[in-house]
Amino acid sequence: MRVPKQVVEARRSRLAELLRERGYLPISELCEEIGVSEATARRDLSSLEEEQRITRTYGGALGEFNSTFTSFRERLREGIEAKGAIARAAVSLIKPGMRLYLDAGTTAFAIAQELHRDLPEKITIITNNLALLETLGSLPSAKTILLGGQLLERQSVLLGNEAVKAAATQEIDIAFLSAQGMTERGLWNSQRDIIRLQRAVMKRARNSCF
Amino acid sequence: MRVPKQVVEARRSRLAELLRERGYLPISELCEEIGVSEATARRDLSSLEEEQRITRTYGGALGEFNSTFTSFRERLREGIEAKGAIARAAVSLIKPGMRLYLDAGTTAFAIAQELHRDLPEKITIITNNLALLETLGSLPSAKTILLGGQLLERQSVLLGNEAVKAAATQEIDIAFLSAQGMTERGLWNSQRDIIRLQRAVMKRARNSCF
DNA sequence: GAGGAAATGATTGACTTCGATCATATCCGG
DNA sequence: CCGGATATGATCGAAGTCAATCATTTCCTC
Repeated sequence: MRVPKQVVEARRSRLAELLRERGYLPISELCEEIGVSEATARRDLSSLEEEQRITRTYGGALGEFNSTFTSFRERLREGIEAKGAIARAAVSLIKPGMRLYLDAGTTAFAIAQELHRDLPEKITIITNNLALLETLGSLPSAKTILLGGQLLERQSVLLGNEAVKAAATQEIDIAFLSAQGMTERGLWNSQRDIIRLQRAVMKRARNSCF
Repeated sequence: MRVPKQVVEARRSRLAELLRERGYLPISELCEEIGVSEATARRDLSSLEEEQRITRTYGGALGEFNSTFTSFRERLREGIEAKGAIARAAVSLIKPGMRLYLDAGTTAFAIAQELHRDLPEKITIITNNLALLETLGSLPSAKTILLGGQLLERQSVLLGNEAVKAAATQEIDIAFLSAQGMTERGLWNSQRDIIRLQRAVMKRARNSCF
């Protein structure tokens, strides 16, 4: 019952897509969906996991829908304590009605989480960081504005001319920027774009914190 | 060893937050993380699931990080066939190097998926639809630009003045707009914003399709 | 077209998860 | 402060998952 290579690849792609769409699926549903035995479904999942296209769990698998954010999350978990302290200090500066800017560093993420914990009071948050949306989107008393821009592959960050232009039209009370964010692997040209955006933000901000 | 009600609630909230942060966790890690027996962890998960704050899986649980998109995904799955046909027709109009705009409807999602399947050739995609990013972000030969704007609560769509302004500066070869998108529950004011944005997009687009 | 390589499904046994039940300890309302 | 309510952990059997192995069928390369 061997089957052409092309068929195998097609089936695995379909599997990956199914998982991207539905987030999570148990193995029983997977093999029913693609019409193979459990053994083959398992083999497909192993293969896809090796290619980093999905994440396996006990009893099923997760689509790569969060893998865009996963590396970010993993970096985030390092040094939570220090970041948490900074975040608490930052949040204490915020007064009701303020408009604040958060950039793409992990510290910004910590601030967002701190906001989520503390009672947020009618504030407006401006950011170019897609990873923050999950957290900020569930804040009822906050208005979230996203800058436009080009999506950086595998980074969930927006940059480029559009971002700079969008920043130039915003009123910002206080901006939280990270001094060395994203340098570990960031290409040089994207690095330059970060600096351009930060300059634009600072021009519009009454206060800037690093 | 009964424990105060407040402690139980705090523990469960912490659990939910852990899951939001990490996406997925197996039960063994969960009960280690919060320091309870497996039985209690299970009970907590059941409770949280009943309150719709998490999703259970065999062997663990998923945070609600994807629930923002879930309702969208579920709507999407209805009528896939019709949408798929439209999407295929739309994709056939696309030529290499084109700049196209996708708006916030489910049809746009179908087009994005079709693009993901077909070989996409050096195109630029402009959108205000966050739900598309998961799909488009993994396209290697496409450049994705996101309009800025205010995040609509629980909609993963960007609207408002910023979006209109950002649209006005874009070059667009072909725009795919949905005629009646988001009317089922959409508030009237947000509806007006959609029309404003669509007008701005059409002004910049050489061709528009509904 | 022939032979090796590869994919599939079935089976096996070890391991894990799950829900139910039970005894116990602790809380909370009266 | 007392008694019922409730949260907890332990245990147990049923069910599910998993990796490994094996025979079989089909592909694909030479």
